[in-house]
Amino acid sequence: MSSEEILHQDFIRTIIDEDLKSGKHDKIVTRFPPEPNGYLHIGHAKSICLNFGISKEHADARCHLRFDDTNPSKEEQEYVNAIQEDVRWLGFDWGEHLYYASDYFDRIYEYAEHLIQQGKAFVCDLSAAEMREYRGTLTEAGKNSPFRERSPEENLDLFRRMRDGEFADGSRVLRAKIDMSSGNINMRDPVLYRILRASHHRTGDKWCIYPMYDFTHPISDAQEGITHSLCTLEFADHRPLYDWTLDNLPAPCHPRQIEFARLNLNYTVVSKRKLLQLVNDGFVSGWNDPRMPTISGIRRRGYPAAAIRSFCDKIGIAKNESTVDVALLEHCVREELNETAPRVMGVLEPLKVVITNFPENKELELSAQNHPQKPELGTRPLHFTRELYIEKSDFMEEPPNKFFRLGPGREVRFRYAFFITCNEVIKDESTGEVIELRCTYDPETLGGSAPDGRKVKGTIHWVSANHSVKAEVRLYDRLFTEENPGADKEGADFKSFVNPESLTILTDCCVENSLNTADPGSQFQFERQGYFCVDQLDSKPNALVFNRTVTLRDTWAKVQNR
RNA sequence: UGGGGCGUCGUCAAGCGGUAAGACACAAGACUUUGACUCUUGCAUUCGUAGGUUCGAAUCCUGCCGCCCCAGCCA
Repeated sequence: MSSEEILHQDFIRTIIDEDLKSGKHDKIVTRFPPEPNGYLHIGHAKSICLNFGISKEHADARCHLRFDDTNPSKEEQEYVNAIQEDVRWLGFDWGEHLYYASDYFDRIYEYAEHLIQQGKAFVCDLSAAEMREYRGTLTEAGKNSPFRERSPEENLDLFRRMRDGEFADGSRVLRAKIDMSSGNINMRDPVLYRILRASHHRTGDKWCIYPMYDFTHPISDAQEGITHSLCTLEFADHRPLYDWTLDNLPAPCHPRQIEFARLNLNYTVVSKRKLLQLVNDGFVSGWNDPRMPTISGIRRRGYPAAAIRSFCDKIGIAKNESTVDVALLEHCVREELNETAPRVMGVLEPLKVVITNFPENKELELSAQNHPQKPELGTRPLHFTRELYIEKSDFMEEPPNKFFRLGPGREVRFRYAFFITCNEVIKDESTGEVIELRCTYDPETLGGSAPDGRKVKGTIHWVSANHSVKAEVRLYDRLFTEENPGADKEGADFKSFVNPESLTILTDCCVENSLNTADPGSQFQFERQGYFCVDQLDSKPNALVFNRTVTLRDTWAKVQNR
């Protein structure tokens, strides 16, 4: 939590501070402008934290949420709703400032006519293919369109008829008249309006022409009084057009566009197109599959919003192309959950233990702390009985050096209970698998320490056979086996790098009784194992489903792997 | 061969002419009724590279090298 208070300075905030200091602006206005054609992902979170974050750092500032809905053929109301939910969940609030680029369609249209009247835009009849030819290449200048010199009167007439639906889709466009020989292809008479007969989710069938992003965005920003228009690096080439547009229109103000590097994460893909493929091809269960880097997936996985904010703060804002290590994201998640998640015991792969010197019908109530570092979070009762379950991996018949857990003849501590000694190992006769341990407990060690001062190196978790409930636990691992799955190396498709072990479902788990009534979405630390949350969609009392959010750090596993 | 952007530790990232912050990762150790947490320590004589300017350069200048983006009537 204190990590969120440490605000990292970056080049954008420096510019903003200077603009405030010089008096260029006395109030900062930013905006987050998603296109409602997909779900938000961790990359968007970076932009959200930047834009909304800046607005929170200045008393008078605000940040608008604006849907960039200029292409009705790709956009849907479903996404509009999901995006709002995600931004809110991340902890941000746009107040009254919810806008749609489509709110400005009338104004944008007027501005287009203004450009035509100034002789700075023309209607072009070239087909898409012809226009591509005329555009030239990266190294060769383009050629002027044969329609470039139409009179303002003719252009105005044609443009109005475009609006009125007289022409077929794609038959004509409105173009800015800038410079076909520019080294910047965006300045080679870019298209401003296209004819597109598609129903818009907001404006319905009012329009059959729609403005392009490059024309819409600067106008929308200016309309809202945005001071700093922050976007990703690939839009740097569009800045001259952004500026040209506002310079040639009677716009109320001229926001400054500043570009920063988008977020890349190793072992994951962060591209709407690729995420959509994973969903459509059934590699995941949906946009909110807990393995997805979408905000909704992450939320369902159990990542706290505060951890995402902390992560965005830690990665910083710069112009370097960068790929952040997912380990940093996981660190932020553990850091947050360590503070907030109550501790509980759950056995993922149960091995039966019978305490031979403990009476059959006896139940001993013990007390366990909900958070060892936070006594104020209280305690909960635990029941010790003759039959218990421990983790299969906490027993080894032939323990290697430094293995602190249970083995034949060994004594360990059962957390919050007693010292237990393993006396007998029972195996399945046909498979040889260990199926039960016969142990004794030392009643003198109640609470976990021995009056005679003897020490025990290992402490393991356990659950009472008749004070636990069965649960399904979904173990998640990284979705890709390759560090950079999107790299297309040797022509391999990124989908061929999907980790076949990214999901392991365990159906035979036993968790403390108290979890039966836990709220969907609530988060716990299963001691010694990791952080888990109650699945929002699939979990029901007596049919519990937990998602493993992230494991605990495991130095023992590291030692073993050496 | 056009235009734009970028090169500081394994990964992010400060630094803005005065002698390389911090975080993650990694390593070693302490503590521990979670092999968790926490704590301590270590981890760039060097900033893509070659020159130049300067008492002094990651910071200024020049050349070179490398990487990313742009030829949608997508955003």
